[in-house]
Amino acid sequence: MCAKLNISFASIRAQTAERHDARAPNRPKLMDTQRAAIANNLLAGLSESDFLLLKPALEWVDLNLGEILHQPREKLEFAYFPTAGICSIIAESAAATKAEAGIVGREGYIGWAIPLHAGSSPFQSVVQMQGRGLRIAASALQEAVRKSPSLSATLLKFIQVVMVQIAQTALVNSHNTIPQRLARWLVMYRDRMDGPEFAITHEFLSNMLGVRRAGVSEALSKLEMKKTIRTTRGRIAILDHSALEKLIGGSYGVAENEYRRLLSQGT
Amino acid sequence: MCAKLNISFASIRAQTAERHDARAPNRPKLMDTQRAAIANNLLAGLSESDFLLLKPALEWVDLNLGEILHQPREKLEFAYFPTAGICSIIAESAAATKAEAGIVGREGYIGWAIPLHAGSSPFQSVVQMQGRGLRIAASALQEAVRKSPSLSATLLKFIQVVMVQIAQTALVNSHNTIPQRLARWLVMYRDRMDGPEFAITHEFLSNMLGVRRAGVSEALSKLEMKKTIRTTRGRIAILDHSALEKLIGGSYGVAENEYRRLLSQGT
DNA sequence: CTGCGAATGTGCGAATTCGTACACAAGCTA
DNA sequence: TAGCTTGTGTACGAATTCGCACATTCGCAG
Repeated sequence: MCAKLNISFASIRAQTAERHDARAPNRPKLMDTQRAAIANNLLAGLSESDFLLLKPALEWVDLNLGEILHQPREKLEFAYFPTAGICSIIAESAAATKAEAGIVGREGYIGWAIPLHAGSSPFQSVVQMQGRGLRIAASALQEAVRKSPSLSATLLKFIQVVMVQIAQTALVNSHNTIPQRLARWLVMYRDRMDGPEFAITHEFLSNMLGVRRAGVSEALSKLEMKKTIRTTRGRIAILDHSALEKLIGGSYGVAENEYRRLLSQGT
Repeated sequence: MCAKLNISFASIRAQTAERHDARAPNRPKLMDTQRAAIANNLLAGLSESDFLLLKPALEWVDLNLGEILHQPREKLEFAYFPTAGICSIIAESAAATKAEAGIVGREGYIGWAIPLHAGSSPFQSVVQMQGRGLRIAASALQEAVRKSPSLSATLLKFIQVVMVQIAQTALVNSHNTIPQRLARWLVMYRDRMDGPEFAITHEFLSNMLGVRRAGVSEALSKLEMKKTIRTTRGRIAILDHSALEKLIGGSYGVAENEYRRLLSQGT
C-alpha cells in the first residue's frame, strides 16, 4: 500500500519531469499555448477554458534560491505555480522561532490566501530549491476564480492537501525522532525533484526541522549507515526511497494519498 | 501586544457566552429566527440573506463527549457549528499514532472538506467538551455556498485560520517543552469555554499532546507551582491566563490574531 | 461504611536531544 | 600553493522525555 502510494506520486514526477526543457533563461511571456505542456500539475490538469482564463495573466519567473515569495502579514501580490524547484512554507512565532510547515513543488501552487479570501497570511514562503514557474497577480487570480467554479475547486482541493501535509508535520514533530523526521523531509523533497541528489547543507536542514545542526549530522550518518542515502559535502543523494519511507512509520503517504485522490487526473 | 490579542479574543467569548441560554434539551428545529442570537460566531456574523440560505437546513444537535463527528476518509455527512463545547481535529498516521492538530469551538465550524470540495478528509473530528450546536447536511451547505460568494468567503476565511492554528501546532511540537505545549493547550481550550474550569484527565491530555501520561502530571504540577492553574482530581482551573500565555513564548496569538483580522466583525 | 476502579504522584534507568565547543576537511580565492 | 571561509564530525555534561512500574488517593457504587 505504501509502495503503491509512492509509485503513483512518483509517476506524477515522471510524467512531467521530461517536459521541463525550458532552458532559455528569463522568457518574459508565456510561450507554451498547450497547457498540458506546462510542467505544473495543477495547471496541466485544468480544463482548456479554465486555463485560458489564467493564461493572459501568467508570466514566467525564475525562482532563485532563498528568494522570499511571500512575507508574513504582507499582502500577497502573486500566486506561484512552480514548474521546477521547491518552495517551503514557514511558520513562525512572535518569538521568531521558525519551522517548516509544508512544502510545494510543481504538484501545486503557493498563495493559498488568495482563494481563501485572506489577502495575506502569517506564513513565509521561501524558495528552497532553485527552479522556475509561472506567477499570476493576486487580483487576476481572484477574478478568474470568481468566474470559474471548477478552477476554484481545483485550487481549494490543493489547500486540503496542504492542510493534511501540515497536520502530518505536526504529528511527526511530536511523535518521531530526528532521523525519522529527517527521512520524511528527504523523501518529500525527493518527490518534488527531478533527480535523487540535491545540494543541501546540514545547517539548512537543522533550520527546517527546528533542531541542532549537530543533531542533523548524527541523524544523517545513521541514515547513511543503513545505506538509504549517501552524503558528500553539501549534497545528499537518496539511495533507497522505500527504505526511508518505512523508517518514517506511517506518517508518509497520507498527504500524498489525498493529493492523488483529489487532483491526479487520469490513471 | 499579546495582551491585546488575548483581550479581543476573550471578548468574543464574552459577547456570546451569555446568549447560550438554550437549556431546553433536544429542540428538534431551529427556533431562533435572529441569527445574531445564535451563539456561534460564524453564523452570527453572516448577513441576513446568507443566514436565510442556511436556515432551512440547520438543525440543533447535542455534542456529546467522545462523539465522533467525522471519521477519517469517510464521506462528510454534516458540517457542525458549535454553540457550546469543543471539537478537536485529530491527525493520524498509517501506524495509528494520533495527535490533536487543532480545535474548534463556537468561534468556527468543522467540516472544512465541504467548502474545499474534498468530500472527506484524513482527519478525525471528536467532541472533546460536551456542548451543542447546529449542523447542516453537506449537500445543503454545498448548495448554499454555490449560491452565495459571501457565505463561501466566510467559510474559507475560517479555513485560513485553522491552517494557521495547525501550523502553529507543528511549530510548538518541535520547539517547545511539555509544560509549554500544555500551557498552550489549556489557554486555547479556556478561550472556547464559558468558565475557567473544566473536567479533564491527565490521560486525556497525554493523548492530545502525544506524550506520556506521567509527563503531563509532571508538567501540570510545574504549572500549578507557578500558581497559573489549580488542579483537582479530574479537573483543572485556569488561574492566570496571561501568565500561561507568556510561558508559551510567542506561539500563542498568531492564529487568534488571524481570526480577529478576518472574521471578527465590528470592533 | 466498605470496596473497587479510575486518576494521580512518584521513582528509576535508558534513550534522546540540547547547548556548546573544537578540530578537521573541502573547496574557493588570491 | 597558501590562506580563508564554509561545511562536517565529534565530544561531553545537562536537560528533557521515555517506558515502565508501583503505591496512593479520590469518588462512586453497593
